[in-house]
Amino acid sequence: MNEKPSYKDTLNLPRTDFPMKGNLPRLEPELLDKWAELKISAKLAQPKQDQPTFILHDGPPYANGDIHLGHTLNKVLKDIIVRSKAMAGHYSPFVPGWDCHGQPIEHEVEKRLGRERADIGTAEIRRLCREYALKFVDRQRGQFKRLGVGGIWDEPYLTLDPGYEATVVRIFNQLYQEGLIYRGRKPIHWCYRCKTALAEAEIEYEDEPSPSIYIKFPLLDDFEPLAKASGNKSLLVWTTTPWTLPANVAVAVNPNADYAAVSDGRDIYILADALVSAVEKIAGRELVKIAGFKGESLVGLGCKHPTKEYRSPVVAADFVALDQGTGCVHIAPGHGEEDYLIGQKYNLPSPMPVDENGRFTEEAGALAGLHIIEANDRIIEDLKDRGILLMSGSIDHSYPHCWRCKQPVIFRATEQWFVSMDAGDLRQRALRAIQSVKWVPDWSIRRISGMVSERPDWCISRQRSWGVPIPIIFCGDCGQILAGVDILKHIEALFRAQGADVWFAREPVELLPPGTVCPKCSGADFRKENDILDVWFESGVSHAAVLETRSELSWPADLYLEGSDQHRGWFQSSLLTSVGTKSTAPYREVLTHGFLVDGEGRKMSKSLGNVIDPLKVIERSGADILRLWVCSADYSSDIAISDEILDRISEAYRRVRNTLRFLLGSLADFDPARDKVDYADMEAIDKWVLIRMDELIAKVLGAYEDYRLHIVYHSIYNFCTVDLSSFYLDVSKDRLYTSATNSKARRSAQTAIFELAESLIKIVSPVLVFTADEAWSYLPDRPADEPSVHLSRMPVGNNARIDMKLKDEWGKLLLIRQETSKALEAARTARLIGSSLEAKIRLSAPKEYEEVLTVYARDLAAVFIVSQVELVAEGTAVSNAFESQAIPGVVVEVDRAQGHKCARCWNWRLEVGENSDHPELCGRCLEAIGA
RNA sequence: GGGCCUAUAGCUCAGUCGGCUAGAGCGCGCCCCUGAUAAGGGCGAGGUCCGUGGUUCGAAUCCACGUAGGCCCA
Repeated sequence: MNEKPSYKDTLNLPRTDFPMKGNLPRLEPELLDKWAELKISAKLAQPKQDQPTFILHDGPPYANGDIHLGHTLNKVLKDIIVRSKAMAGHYSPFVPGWDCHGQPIEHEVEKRLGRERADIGTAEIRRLCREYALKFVDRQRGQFKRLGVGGIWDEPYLTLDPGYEATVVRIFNQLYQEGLIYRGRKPIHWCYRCKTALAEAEIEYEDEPSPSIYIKFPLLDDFEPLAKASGNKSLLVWTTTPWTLPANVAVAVNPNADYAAVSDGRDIYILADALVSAVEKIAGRELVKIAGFKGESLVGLGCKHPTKEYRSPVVAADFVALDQGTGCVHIAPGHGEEDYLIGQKYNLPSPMPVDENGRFTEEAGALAGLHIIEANDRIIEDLKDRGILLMSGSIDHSYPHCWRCKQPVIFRATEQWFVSMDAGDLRQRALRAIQSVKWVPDWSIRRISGMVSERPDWCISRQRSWGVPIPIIFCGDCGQILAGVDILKHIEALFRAQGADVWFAREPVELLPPGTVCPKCSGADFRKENDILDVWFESGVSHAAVLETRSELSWPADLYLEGSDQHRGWFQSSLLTSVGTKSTAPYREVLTHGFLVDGEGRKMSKSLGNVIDPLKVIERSGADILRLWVCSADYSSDIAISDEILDRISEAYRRVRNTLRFLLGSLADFDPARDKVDYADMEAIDKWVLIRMDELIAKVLGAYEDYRLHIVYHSIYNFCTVDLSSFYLDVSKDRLYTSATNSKARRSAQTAIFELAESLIKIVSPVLVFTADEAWSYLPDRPADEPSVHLSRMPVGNNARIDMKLKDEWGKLLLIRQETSKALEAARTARLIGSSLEAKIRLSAPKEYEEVLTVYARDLAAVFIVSQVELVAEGTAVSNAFESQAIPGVVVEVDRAQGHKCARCWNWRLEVGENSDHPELCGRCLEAIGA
């Protein structure tokens, strides 16, 4: 047994109840309860006088499923920014929202109903959809709150709220009166069995045999490269849907591809050069190339329609592929998405000779009444008879099928509603509005501008039930549209009072102001539009439905913040509805973040099996770990996450936590009111660390301001590791532990540490919301009005104390310290010393360093954490010394320290042994224990 | 196939106007300490700056073409 008297009890070792291990999964829910009790969100939602506002308008996630990492990334970024603004003095209320309508929910509800669907009316379907949406709103709300995201969660905005639905009608009305909304035709997926339109998600792709036919489209014009050639000249067109030929209006070629004219000895065919040999094989005859040219040169020529007296022009289309077929594509704008776009571009007619049952109409002439699938053979026979069929066969390819009846679906143009991009000059106005917005990162403006300048008219109608109806009433007699200002205002008021359900519950006449008659034919028999609005239209009016109506908020928003996919989605739909009604953008600034990828840079998908579930991470490690991860990455491009990355983040978290723990532990007996030392009286190294802290504060606050959050992370983390843990705190331990409790030297260190702790906790609190507030509660001397760090303000850097001379001196001391560390390490390897306190250093340095070393001669041993330092003149011969590579002229000789080890402070001192009562103590320790 | 974007150490990031031997922290290896202890400290090894070509006295940086990956569209 060791009976030696212990001096350990006379030391001031760190003491704190702030645990080393976070145990976040248990702690975080407790803090959430505490915040609820303190009503933190309510307090933050209470504006103070003259506070500048900062409105980050939340893009509504879809109310379906549990939150995933994408939600986590987005909402945590928003939360960090909102919190940093609040702590910088802004009034920054955050009103979260949800997108509640739409096909995915309706589809899900219908799937669950199965066969019962047919027996249930629209009202009931809508009731079930609402129930479903609200359930997931609630679920996701709980998950977002668990992530530590602050906001007015008790009163979120929902696109299914009557007030919101009324605003949708209001904006529709405004756009309608401006002449921006029109009715037109557009092909959509259509199931002729179920007689219904289908959304992309309702389509299943399966292999299906189709005819594969090659048809001659005879040239009607002279074509210069073939001027001398004799024989019938045609474009060779390939198609797998003969039944669409009656609707043909053009032939498309790829303008950039090479085309060839080939002869089979009698006729001349024009097709893509790259496909000649493939066609040769299929046709089983030799094709001799007689001319070559770019696809571009064909554009503008006319071809004869296969069956009608119609001149089908050759048009250019980049989408024409050269991997199969002929490179000449027959265009029927009523039967294909791409065909439709080409039709728009070239202003082509759009015949639609197929009815909702999949049968040809009178428009198809002799084919009228025939089903399109049955008609295929007839058409092929007819082409053969006309001598324009080169060959026909069959091909298996992936073809869309209806999810409900499993039968093939077709593209069929139907009446739809559109927002015109050009009628009211909307496109140009939007492009101008884009210019006045700040887009972050800067390439974002190129993306949105490119998309707005290229996009087709916005199709805003959907053939569904779960959404806001298109508020249009038709005259049942003459078909006149009744959409006057008063009528739409009346409908808006009805929606505001009763919700959009009223549309489905009432007869058309009951939706109109009393006494309304058709302005054209005075009829009083009405019919209502069955379509609903695109959900993008709904969420796109949130600036009007939320920013303009909520008392906490204001229009326009200071910031929209979403993933880069929203350049096509919400950024754009919001812009168009805002510019259409107000001629300006609904946001001052738009920030986009990248998408999640795994450690290899691949997207997260169930099939790749690389999906990480944020809820599991929270359960295992805590929300603060996820939040730190969000903060650590540069979100302007894709953001990687993997187990390794999360491990690194957890380690970084532990480092920050432990640094805070040491700071708090060092303040166990510190009462700032009583013990604080004036800055002017502080030890030089304490002044220095506060200067570093001021610099860190400036850097971090600037990074928050510029939304450069990864800079926040790296700066704070490096400060904890480099400045504090490995240097300042390591050096300060001696003073904190061994100096007399109330000595100036010790109180000086504590004064610095108190400020370090307070500032660090504050600047990290927008990120580590839980950990920071936990640490906050351990700080001594908290003012009563700041029971939570989240109600406090950011620290202000003190420029007055930035002393360049002191900074420069300590910069030099640190450089020298690196060299003494190397020398000590060499001595350690040579088994001369173990702990650095066992060493004495003899040091020489060039003039520019020697001056500083002389000024701080008294502090050098502490700074280098050795027992003795002797400065010697440069050039003094020392034996067996370390010569610095980094700073030529710096020479360090390491020896065993002189004297004996003090049992209390562990420094080696000559005087140890001189005091008979305490033969194991040094002079400083004798004084410290009052002996 | 088109538009926009990304690529620097095993990981996360710096790298200004083109200019020293491309940096930091983590991780890794070795060592020390045992008074921050499921902690703390030191030293060290890690780079085809995605590739190829070009401009230039000089390129991680500028240009072109590729490759890989991401978002959106087709």
